[in-house]
This record gives sequence, structure tokens and C-alpha cells, in this order.
Amino acid sequence: MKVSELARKAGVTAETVRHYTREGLLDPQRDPHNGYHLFDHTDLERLQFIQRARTLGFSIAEIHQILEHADQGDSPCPLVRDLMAERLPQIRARIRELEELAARMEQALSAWSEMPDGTPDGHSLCRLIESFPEPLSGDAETRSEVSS
Amino acid sequence: MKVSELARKAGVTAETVRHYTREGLLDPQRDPHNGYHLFDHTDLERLQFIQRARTLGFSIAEIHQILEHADQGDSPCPLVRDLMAERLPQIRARIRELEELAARMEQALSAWSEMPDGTPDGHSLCRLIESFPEPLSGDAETRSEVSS
DNA sequence: GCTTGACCTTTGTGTAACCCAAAGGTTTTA
DNA sequence: TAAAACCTTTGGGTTACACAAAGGTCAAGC
Repeated sequence: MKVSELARKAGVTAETVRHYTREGLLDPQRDPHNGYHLFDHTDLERLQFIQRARTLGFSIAEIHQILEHADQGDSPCPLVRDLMAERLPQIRARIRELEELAARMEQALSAWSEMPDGTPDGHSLCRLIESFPEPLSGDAETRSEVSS
Repeated sequence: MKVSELARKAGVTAETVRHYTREGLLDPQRDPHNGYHLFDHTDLERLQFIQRARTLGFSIAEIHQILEHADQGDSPCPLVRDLMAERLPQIRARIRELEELAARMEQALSAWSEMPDGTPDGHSLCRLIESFPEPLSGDAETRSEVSS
């Protein structure tokens, strides 16, 4: 089957399939006639495996390692256990960071509900923001990003 | 003062200062003699403002907007309130996603404690991962990333 | 046979907020 | 005066794709 059909069967976009192929997670045959990628049932199982691993929090690079182990006939399971045991506390830490961020935001919104909007002068840009404590120097943990 | 001194006073790296300068958040004078960036106390206050805004969850692009408003003499406060009211639910959603991911991971580790490590055969790559349910088609929310 | 539309290919760009390295000029200090 | 420390700009790396462009391929209908 071609890219779009595989993508449809696995519930991902064709771009995602092409991406995994470029990264070497999938290695389809080529149609010698036109150079199209040709995927078989094994590729579909592999793609579904990748999807499961993604929902378990593995990165593409980690899945690459896992698949390489398996392709060499070695059991990737110990690696899988290790990777997850390593990642879980990071996720927990990330959740705590975001909870602290949400708490700061809610405290800000609540405190601001009683403050007037000021016009910037030479000393102040926005008192709403300036009313907050200076971040501790070097405390990069307090500057959190949201993915989407 | 030069880059490193400003960075030290604000508790960030010199690279961060250069980044903000490149992005137009800071607009220092130049030493006509050697082309070095020259920052003054206003730049330090601006940088501290940026730090506060970052800990409140604003992106660099948003801070850019806020600063432009302020630089034009308009109050950025309504914008600030709007941006935060918009971002907070996103943070909450992100927290829920990560909590679901952590729950899946813990369930996995617990279920795996009783499973043997298998060697990959033609049908199975890693039963640990394959023992998990197939993700629902198109359910991109369940594939979560950790920032660090 | 030919057009149209759907599909395929590769290549390159963008995303967020920086970090790091390289090459070369400047300033400070011992 | 020479080394150490600092400055500049440019360009590449990080994550997991999305998207656009330019061009080849293919099935269907007229």
C-alpha cells in the first residue's frame, strides 16, 4: 500500500508517515517503476507500535532505539522499563511546575481584578506585572512553556 | 554596562540578553568606538519586567506585544489580562494531559512488573508496549511531550 | 488521446526559546 | 606585552511534525 493508505489505516497523517520514514523508523520497499514507497502489513504493525509508544510518552529518538534493539533480535523490554522509569519523575516534575504556574496566574488574575489599568510612565510599564515578585536569580524552573 | 554585567544583575545568561536584543525586546545603545551593546538602568528594569512576565507564562511574542503597547504610551494592561485569561485554560488542559500520561505510565509499569521480557519474533516487538490498547484514531491529545 | 484531479516524490522552511561553536576584534590584567 | 576574559556576528542544533513548492504519476471520464 502507498503512504496515504497506511496513514489512514493507522489514523495518522501522510506527513507523519513520511516523517517516520525519513527518520528511519519505517523502511518501506520502493516501487521500482515509479519510486513510490510501498508499505506492507509489517509496516502497519510497526506504525501502530510507534503510536502506542508515543501515547506512553516515548520520544521518537527513544522509539528509534527500541526498534533497533528489536530489529537486532534483542529484547527491548529492559530498555523500555528503564526509559519509562526515568521519564515518569520528569513528567511529575513538569506537572508540578505547570501547577505552580497556574497558581501564579490565578493569583495574578485575582489580585488584578482590584487594580486599575495604568498608562505606562517612565517608571512603570504595567503595574499588573510589576506587582509580582522578582523571580529568584537563575530559577529557570519558574519559566514554563505550554506546548500548544 | 555591557552584556555580561546586565545578565549578571538580572540573573540570566549573556546569551539570553543577546537573544532578547536580537528579537527587539531590548534596544541598547552602541558604543561608537567598538560597536559593543551598552545597556542602562532602563534596560535592566525592562529585562526584569520580561523575567516577571515569563514566570507568569507569557511567551516572548506576547511580551513583545506588551512592550510595544507600553512603548507607544498605551496601557498594555487590558492586553495582559486578556492574554492571561486565554492562556490559563490551556495550562489547565496541558496539566490534565500530562496527568493522564503519568497515569498511563504508572499503569504500564505496574502491569509490566509481572510480565517477562520477551525476545522479538515475527509478530511481537515488545509485548510490554503491545499489551497497551491501540490509541484511538486521530487522538493527537494522547501523545504528549515533556519539555525537559 | 487528453484533461482533470488526486496522489506521489524531494527539498526547504517554520515552530519556541534559547544554547553553543566558530572566527575574529577588544579590553583588562598581570 | 601577552594571556585571559569579553565582545561581535553568523550559523547550526533542539522536537515532531506541518506546509508549500516544483514536478512526476495515475485513474477516470469525455
